Amino acid sequence: MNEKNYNPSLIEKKIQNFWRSNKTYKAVKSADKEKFYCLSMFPYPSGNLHMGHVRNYTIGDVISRFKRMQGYNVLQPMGWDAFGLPAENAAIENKVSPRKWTKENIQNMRGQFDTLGFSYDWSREINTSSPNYYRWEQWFFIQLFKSGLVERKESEVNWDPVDQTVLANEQVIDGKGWRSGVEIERKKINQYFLKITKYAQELLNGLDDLENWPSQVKLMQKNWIGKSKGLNFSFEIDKRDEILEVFTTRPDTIFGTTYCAIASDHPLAIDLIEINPEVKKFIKQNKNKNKTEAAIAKQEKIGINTGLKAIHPITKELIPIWIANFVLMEYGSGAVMCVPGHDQRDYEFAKKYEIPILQVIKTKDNRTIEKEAIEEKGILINSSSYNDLSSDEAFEKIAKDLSRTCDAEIQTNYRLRDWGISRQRYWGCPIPIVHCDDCGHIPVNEKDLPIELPEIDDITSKGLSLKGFKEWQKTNCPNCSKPAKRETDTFDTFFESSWYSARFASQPNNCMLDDEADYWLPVDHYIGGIEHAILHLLYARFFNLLMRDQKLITSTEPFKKLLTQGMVLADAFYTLDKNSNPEWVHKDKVIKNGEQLTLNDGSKVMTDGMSKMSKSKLNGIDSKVIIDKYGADTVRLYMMFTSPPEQSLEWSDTAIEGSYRFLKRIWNLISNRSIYKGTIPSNFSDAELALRQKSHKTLKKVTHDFDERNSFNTAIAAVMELLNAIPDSFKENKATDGEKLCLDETIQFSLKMLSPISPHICLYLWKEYSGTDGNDFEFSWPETNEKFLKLENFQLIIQVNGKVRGRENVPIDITQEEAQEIALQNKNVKKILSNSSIKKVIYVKKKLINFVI
RNA sequence: GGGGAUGUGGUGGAACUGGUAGACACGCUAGGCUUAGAACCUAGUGCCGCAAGGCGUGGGGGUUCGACUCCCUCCAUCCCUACCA
Repeated sequence: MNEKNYNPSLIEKKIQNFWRSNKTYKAVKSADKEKFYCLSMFPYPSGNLHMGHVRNYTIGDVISRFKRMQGYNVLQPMGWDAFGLPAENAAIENKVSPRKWTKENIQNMRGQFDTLGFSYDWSREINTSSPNYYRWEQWFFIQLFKSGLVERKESEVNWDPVDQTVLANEQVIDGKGWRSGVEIERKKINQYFLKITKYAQELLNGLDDLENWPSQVKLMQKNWIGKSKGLNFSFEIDKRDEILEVFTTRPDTIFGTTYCAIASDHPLAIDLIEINPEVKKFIKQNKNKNKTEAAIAKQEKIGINTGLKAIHPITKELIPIWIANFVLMEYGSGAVMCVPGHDQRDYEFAKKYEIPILQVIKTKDNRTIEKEAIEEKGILINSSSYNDLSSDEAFEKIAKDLSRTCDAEIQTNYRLRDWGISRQRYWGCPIPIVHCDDCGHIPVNEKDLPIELPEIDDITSKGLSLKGFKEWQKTNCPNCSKPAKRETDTFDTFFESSWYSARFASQPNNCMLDDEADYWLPVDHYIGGIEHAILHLLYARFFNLLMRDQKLITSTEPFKKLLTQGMVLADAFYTLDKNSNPEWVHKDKVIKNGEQLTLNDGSKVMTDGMSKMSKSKLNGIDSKVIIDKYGADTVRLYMMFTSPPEQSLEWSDTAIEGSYRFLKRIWNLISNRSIYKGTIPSNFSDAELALRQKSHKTLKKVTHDFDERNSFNTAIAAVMELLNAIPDSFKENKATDGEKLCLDETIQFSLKMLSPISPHICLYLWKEYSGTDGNDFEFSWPETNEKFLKLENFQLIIQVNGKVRGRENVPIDITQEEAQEIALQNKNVKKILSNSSIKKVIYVKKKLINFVI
């Protein structure tokens, strides 16, 4: 069965069949092995695995395989985040049902997974769009509902008046619907919210225990939760009964308040619509503006003076109340006190509308507020009796004083808002609520679960929603049995991905999770894109706490160790359609005429630059073509070799040949040899010893790189270096026993070390080379022998004023005096030092000596 | 705008704790093999310079005997910004 030339497609198929028939990767609870649960974020089944997927899943597979070799009982499952918007878009474009489209994509992608040789336990496969999965999500929602963790309230959505549908933020381009091209409207509708803010403090505290999470991810989550201490108080309004409630983190600057700003949908603003035509115009103009945080931050800050005056709680001065487009009703109380002297956004607004700017804080460097606001804390000035207090002292004193006069209260605030989980979509998990005229909003009876999605019958060019399924909506109230209507919203798809990691660890028939979950959980190593650093990872952590509090699991955090891989970026191109909306085009359709990019019909193509591979931007590089050409082992090797996992990677396939060449070299070295069965010599020559040292040193480094650093590129480089270091004579037939033994050790180590990365070729060669069935190969890792790691000499670097002027090979245990003597003998060093006196000598053991002159 | 990251030869990257910058590859150049090509093998390859030597890790400044690494500042690129997943 020995093939002469390296033929990846042939050997990969053979090895994959071997795995399949042996059920090598089925995960079973075990008492005598330590468990290791390795999970890569499951994909949205968009149709094809692109190189971003390949990178993500290869990292997870390398870690799984390495841990399995180290003797752990490894669980590595895979599944499909199958609900979501792209299926609906495909449905509208191609008149195909989302279910069918998703199913076909899954089949296609599962095939691609198999070609890549990932060691998944497919018996645990999850498809989130299957009722078997989402019925437990519905069940869990009902438990949360009964625990008071669900709230129903009004909230705004993007409404497309032409397509009569709610649009996602990414479907709104420059304030217009992506298909209709008309201005979208902001519409308030009732939606469900999960009270994640109740867990804000615990989610924040939990970050401290996540030792093996990247610190930047923890920092991002911390900033997102955004705990702050501030003062909540109210302004009285001149000539009106109402009060204006505000929250500020800087009560020390209260004497600098020269205006207040409210949201355009603040009750006070709405009151003025009838009275003040200017206000009415302003509110109307701003009503349908994009309300994403980024859009608000970028738009020009504009406002209008309402004519109303707030009464400053201390000075009793009258200060104007403005309506401003940067204040949102959905955050806090929808009103803020503005201190232009000490807040840059307020400063710019004040300059624009010629509102007075006061300085009430003095800094050490005595800056003025002539050019910009002073945002840091300092000493109070122009603040009557509070002058000369520090910001912190003034905070306490002002809070205390205001608590007597205007209900001020020191408050801890979180930036984190409750999680809106309602989506006005078809392709999602139905929210199990029934609306009854008499009883209100009642959760479905548990025995009636799952509430299945109806089959789609008519696909129109508009958005899809359960609102169209009139028959499906008809039901009876779970409470009073009278005719009632089903909720037509579905869950945010983050709902599904918030608990799939627990479901993988458990395979019950009639409940959400069983005892096996606590055996595998928490996930020991979680791998996924950095783009999920906040939302998905925060929601999953939140869900873990909810499941703990519902006594379904015992752990507090779902993911012990996290690796956030950088994105695989590729050029994205687009043209403009008749509505001047961007329409993405695939790179293969773009023709380059010098600097000009066009399609073959001559229409102009623009570039969006490097951006993450995605279905919507059509810039995903399909993995299939490359696997067909080089085989899975080469593709896996290349993806791991070309850059460290955390870094983003601009796709280019020009260097993949090198990885292919390397595997061919290994093939040529090993495929015509067999394991060394001779005697073990008692002495080794210097060259033999050098190779043994290199082998053991490499093994140590690679083990460390895999285990501690997840630095696969350097591990591969080390193995390449090791193989380059084999003297040619060792490979010849006439080689001595010692040489053959050393070569054998190098080969065995190398196959083991590369096996997690390129598993097919390594296992195949091992079976041939060892003459065994290979069953044990993937379950053991070689050990380093410290004897071969000891060094006898090292290269002493000789510096003069920090510049390298010479090198000498010296014994490892040399003293500083001896080192200095040798260094001073060095010709070049001698020459440089000849006319100067040495002021200082710095000696770093086993490294260098530096003469300062 | 805010939050988070990244920036090193022609290219991907290495340098793990402040101590030899450019490991390992790609590409390129020359040579070998070959009828020719592919594949493969050998040697060279940061920049300037004939050389001695100098310069060099996005730009500018600083700390240090010594800085890719620490500090300040500016620039560029990428991700997230609550309904893409």
